[in-house]
Amino acid sequence: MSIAIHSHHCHTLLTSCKNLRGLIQIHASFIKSGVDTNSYFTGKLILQCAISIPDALPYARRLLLCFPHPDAFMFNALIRGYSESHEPHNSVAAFVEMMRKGLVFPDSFSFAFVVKAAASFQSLRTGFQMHCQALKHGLDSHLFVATTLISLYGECRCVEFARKVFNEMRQPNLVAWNAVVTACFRGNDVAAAKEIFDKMLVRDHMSWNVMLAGYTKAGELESAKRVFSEMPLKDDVSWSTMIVGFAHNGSFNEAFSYFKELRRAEMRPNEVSLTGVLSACSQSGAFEFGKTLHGFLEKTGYCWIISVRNALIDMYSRCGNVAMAKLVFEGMPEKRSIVSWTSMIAGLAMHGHGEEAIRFFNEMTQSGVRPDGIAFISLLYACSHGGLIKEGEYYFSKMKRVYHIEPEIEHYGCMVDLYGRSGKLKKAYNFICQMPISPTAIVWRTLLGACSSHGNTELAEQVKQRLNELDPNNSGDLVLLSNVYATVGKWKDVASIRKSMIVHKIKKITGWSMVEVGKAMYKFTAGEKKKGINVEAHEKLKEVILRLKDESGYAPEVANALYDIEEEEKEDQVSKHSEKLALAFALARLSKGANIRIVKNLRICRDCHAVMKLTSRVYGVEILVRDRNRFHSFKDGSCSCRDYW
DNA sequence: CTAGGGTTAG
Repeated sequence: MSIAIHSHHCHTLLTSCKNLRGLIQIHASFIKSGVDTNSYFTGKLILQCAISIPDALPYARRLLLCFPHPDAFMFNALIRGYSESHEPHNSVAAFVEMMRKGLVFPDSFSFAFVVKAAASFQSLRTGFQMHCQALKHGLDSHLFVATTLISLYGECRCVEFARKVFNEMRQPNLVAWNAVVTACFRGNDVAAAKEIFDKMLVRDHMSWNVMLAGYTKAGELESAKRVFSEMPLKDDVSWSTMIVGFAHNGSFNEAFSYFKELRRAEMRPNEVSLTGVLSACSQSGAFEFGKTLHGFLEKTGYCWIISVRNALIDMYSRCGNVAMAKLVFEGMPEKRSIVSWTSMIAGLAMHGHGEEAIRFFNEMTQSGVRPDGIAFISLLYACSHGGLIKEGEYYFSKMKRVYHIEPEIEHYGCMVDLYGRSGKLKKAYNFICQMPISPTAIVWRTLLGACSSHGNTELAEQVKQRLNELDPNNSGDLVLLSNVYATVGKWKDVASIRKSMIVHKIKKITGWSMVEVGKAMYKFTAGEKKKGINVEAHEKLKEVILRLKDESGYAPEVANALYDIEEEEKEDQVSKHSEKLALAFALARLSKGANIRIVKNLRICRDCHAVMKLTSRVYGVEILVRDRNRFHSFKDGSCSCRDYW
């Protein structure tokens, strides 16, 4: 009787407790009333500590160790807690400790949790060991254990083992079927996934959604579309999977149409589809559609969801309107997460507002939000794009010293960019040589880019040698090296690169640019066949170039042309760059005085940059170009990047 | 008294 009363009391006490302090008080009351020796109550206490209270895992562990004969429930609570924490390897340690005691045997729960931990850090070795132990205890075919083993093998890209475990199950349920299909997709075995799916006799929503997610992740969008049209019932997950899937694959217009269709069907979009469609706007620079969405989000109240608001901040800054991004950010006074701050810092960085980005960073730390690795990447990126070398060095050292965040390769990459961009090429080179982790191709490529903008052929050749060891046939690197030679007029070297690219069948990445006219996005590709909007763009471009030559003495800069060809031909090649076509098209179609927004997949070239500057003055328009790295805002003949990019 | 499969912003 007294236990029953206590049990109810204990339950309400524990579920209402949200922090460690409260939990310690409950523990104290347990000791006072003498139930601290009761394994049921202590088990509950450990579970609460391990999974519901942040940073209370060490306390949970001590509770268990202090208990005379901890039972399986207690160990399971600890194993589960660690498996969901940022230190899942401790889950395995707790499991081993349980086995070592020899008095408690692991049960199906223990295996399910520990296998999940192994899956989270993708350790096939640990997975195998746990699988063997499960086999020893006769639990390897247990419904839940086997299902987690299937996901583990999926995470580790071991489709064969996943299928083996599945085939040995006596009565796999729907969840197990879905898990094995997912495992096939994870291991890139799309054919096997389809084969198993076709064999399924019973399929609910989830199975179809598994197929949608699998196909979109594999980039098989046509198959995803087919499944989507065939599935008997589409829930909100189905819709969001399509929107997110298409957005990730660069099919922004299709992502938009799925969203529009969802709204036409009068369904309620969820958080995921909203962030997905906003991400499609961000990536493609669809500012007008983004604004329309913002209106809808305000009207419906969706913009009070933090993730949606963060995506909105990102949308505005990537669409070139950092002022709107700030407004959205400032409208969420209390609940700003690390993501909100980082989006804002990254947005300011992209626009070259280095000092302001630093101010935001400091404000963030003062408000009690702890920066993480990604926040530092944005901050360092802001320093390098703003030419703030001293500041960059200061925060880079602070990262380790104050916040105990070990710099990763991306951080080192930012520092190389910081030195290289400002012309301190030797310093950048020495920095790479002294890095405690080995540099990746991306790091060397950053330096190669800096050599290219500062015309240092000698170092560029040295760097290319390093790149040859890591990623020999990268087209971008060859183009960069060729640009260095072209800058100093070494046309023979340019020609030899051209030859080797032909011999090795290495193709340049085709540059494309998108421009928004009305509410539609138009895409232009360099060297495309002249038809449709392309004809219009080319004709307008001829006129624009003539006017620029006439009124502002524009002379094409051909250094970035790849080949050793006649001057006239080089000029012709540069004049076909996609951003120029997009610009001309916008000048032809947009009403006078409207801002022009262009998004490009590669870095903008020198000549295009010059043309944009002159056009902004001669035509009296504002032009915004987002290239691979940052924003360029052209106004009255100059650019916000101060020619520093 | 505790589980397993699909979509989530920097």
